[in-house]
Amino acid sequence: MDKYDFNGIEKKWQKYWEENKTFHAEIDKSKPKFYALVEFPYPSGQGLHAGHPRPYTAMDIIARKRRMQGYNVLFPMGWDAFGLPTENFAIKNKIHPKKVTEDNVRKFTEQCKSFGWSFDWEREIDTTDPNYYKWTQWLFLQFFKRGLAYKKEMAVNWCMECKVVLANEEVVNGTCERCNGEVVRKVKSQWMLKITEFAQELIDGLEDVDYPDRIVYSQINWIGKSTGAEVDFKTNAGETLRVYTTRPDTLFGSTYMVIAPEHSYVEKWASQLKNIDEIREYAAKAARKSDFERSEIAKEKSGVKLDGVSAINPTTSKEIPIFVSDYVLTGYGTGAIMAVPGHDQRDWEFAKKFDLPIIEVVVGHDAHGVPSDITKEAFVLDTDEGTMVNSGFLDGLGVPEAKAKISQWLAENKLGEKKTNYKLRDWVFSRQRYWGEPIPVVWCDSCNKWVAVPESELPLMLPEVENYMPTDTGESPLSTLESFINTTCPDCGAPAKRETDTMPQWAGSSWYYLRYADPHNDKEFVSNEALEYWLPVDWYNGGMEHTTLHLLYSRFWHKFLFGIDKVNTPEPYLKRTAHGMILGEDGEKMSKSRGNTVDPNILVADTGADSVRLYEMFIGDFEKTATWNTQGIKGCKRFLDRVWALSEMLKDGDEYSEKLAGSLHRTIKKVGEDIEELKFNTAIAAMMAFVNEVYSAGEINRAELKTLLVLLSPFAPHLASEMFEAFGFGLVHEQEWADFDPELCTFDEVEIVLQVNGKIKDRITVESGADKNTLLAAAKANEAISGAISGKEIVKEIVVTDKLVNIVVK
RNA sequence: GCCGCUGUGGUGGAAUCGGCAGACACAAGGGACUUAAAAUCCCUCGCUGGCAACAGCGUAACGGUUCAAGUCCGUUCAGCGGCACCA
Repeated sequence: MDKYDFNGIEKKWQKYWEENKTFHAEIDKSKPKFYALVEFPYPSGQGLHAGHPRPYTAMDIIARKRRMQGYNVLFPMGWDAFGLPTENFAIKNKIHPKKVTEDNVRKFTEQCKSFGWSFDWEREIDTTDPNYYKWTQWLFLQFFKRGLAYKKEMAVNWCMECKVVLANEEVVNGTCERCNGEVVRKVKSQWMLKITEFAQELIDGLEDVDYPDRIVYSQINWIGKSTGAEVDFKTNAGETLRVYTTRPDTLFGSTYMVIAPEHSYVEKWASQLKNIDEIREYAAKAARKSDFERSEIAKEKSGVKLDGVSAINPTTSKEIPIFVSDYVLTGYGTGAIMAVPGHDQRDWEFAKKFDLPIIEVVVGHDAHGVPSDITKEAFVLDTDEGTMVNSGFLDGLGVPEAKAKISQWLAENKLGEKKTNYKLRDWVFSRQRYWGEPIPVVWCDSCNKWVAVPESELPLMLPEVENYMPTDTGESPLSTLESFINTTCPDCGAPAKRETDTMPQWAGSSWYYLRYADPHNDKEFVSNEALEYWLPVDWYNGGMEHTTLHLLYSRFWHKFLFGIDKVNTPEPYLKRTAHGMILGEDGEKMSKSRGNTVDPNILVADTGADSVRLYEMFIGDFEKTATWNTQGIKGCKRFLDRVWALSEMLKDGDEYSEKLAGSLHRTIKKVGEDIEELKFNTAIAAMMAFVNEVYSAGEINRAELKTLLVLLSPFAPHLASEMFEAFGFGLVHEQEWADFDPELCTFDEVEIVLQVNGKIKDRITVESGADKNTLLAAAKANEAISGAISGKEIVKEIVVTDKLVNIVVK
């Protein structure tokens, strides 16, 4: 059999597409638009790895199909090029990060083009390009001007290895997400973005978009909304101590209180505390620990009782002790809790250890019907079913009623109020590194405040420096560059100093989908016209690892921009899907150190881009993790060779032949539907099955081949384009997507399973759509059936049209 | 610990609403072609027994619902991902 010259064909068509700008999109109001987006890559020195082609090919298939369905498709690509690896590589090899980025981008571009993805290269963007980061800076200033970017002294996560501040989201098990280096706590002044202001909107918006449940859950969990109340407890030190609780109904059961070791009252009360030294020592110990260590040793509760200050439970008027303990966090709620050991497992453990009273105030049973027993463990409600006891005026009420009544009582007595809390923290937005967008603000001593760099002076260029090594003091490399730092105040003209921190890598990727709509605009970050036509993104596919952070951050920016009328939709992405990771052949995550990485470009050189594209889609369920197997590509290559060789059995014909029409219509239906559901693997299987059928038939006509090539073209565009042209059908990307007739998808004859008592006895072939009586009669006429039921009593007869007959006998 | 997901041949994986388990591939075995090999084409391919027709078993384990369960329900086990003292 003739094999096709994939090398020549692929180069030919890539050149054609590039020269003709085939996939370049312009606003065209006569056509419906479709904006397909993939996560733009970080151009690392290693080039593309086996994981990249999976999502890109998937969206390419969808984009190509949409074009054939008459949509004006925007399918852009760019580079998320700021970031630590480039900077570290630059330091190690003494090459400027700009040069490193340029080299890497060149390599990535070339590799992307060799896969034949139908990106609009006219819209390529690069987050490190001043023409791009000008607008990232401009966007930061919009936050700043509205008080949503602010500077704050805070304990931050400091990576000892990278010498950089990390967002909470970037700390994994107490180590740096990127380098696995140790992370410690350090107090620094940091730029923050007020994402918390949008917490509720970020939850509500999820109802208007089409995201898979697992992504919705992860967003909601990350935001972590809870409702409850804040309650004031009087203390004998004078101050009232305010706590946050989700269970105000259990107030009668609160037998002690706990404040975080960092709580400001510790020092406020210092003179009244007889054991202040012991408390300070405990607090110092807690502060030294990273969050990770703190939770590591937290299996055993620890704490110190305040000797000299106590509180009064407002419901029982009983005096209760106050403790410091690191199981109470300073950053959540008020940094103080009322402990209800009967109904909170952490409080219960603490009470056991310090021998504190445990009072039962709710009785009920758990989801399995086991009655509550607070001598064994705290009774925490997993349903709303519980009855109040030992709770004065709440006795006998159900929990929801008790919550309402106590809230009212607290309000009437001015002891507290309802309160909603979120786990979400504001976003730490500064990094003490070189390779990022400079934050465009200056500190003016005479104004005594941070002043925005005027928008007319943007971009604030990242200066060329000799040495971009991070400093051990935790200051940015820019901090040593006098010519950069020293400036004048835009407000008053007095000498002022520039901010030397840069933005995190998330900044550029938080709005890139907007820039793609209008990438060369030097007046605005995006024009209204482009926004109105292209936005929102219709379908955004990316990795599961970006479904909390990147997705949340970019939704936050978008909601902010919507609020100030800079974008026209409340959500940026209508539909989001996530692909599974590709593991190495050993079933482990691909990594250089394991030596199990796969270079897709070598495979492209060996078997052609179309084969690799096909294999990446055939490997398994797109949304699940898949294990790489280089052997598997062979099957896909073989299939394409078989398609190529169909020319040897080609016959004339303008209409589908009787022999193949049915299965071709079914294949059209299956491939079309499967693409929409991301079931690329079964779509390919369907095309393989059709080709196998053609081989059995020994012939295919021109009309049939043409349709097959249309179906195959999004998957293997080079081969399909070449054959399409060779047989005089024209340009496949200008073809309309194939239609099917639902009536022709059905079979004339179907095989019916004959069962007795659910056991298969025989199979018969009957006309499709035969009615139940006919089927039953045919079944009873069957020898195997009549033999099995003779002399027995028929209890039940089940007939499923086109499927089976089951006769139940006794 | 909590939340989410997954468990099917030697392997990757298929299987709308519960209705023939194993589509489509890889690997393996056999045959044709060839001086030979590769490639290609054709056949076999869940397990057990049988020359065979065929019979029995089989979707992590156990139990349940049903005429019928990979699919629904319960319990358990294993693996993966996320969160992890959030009051």
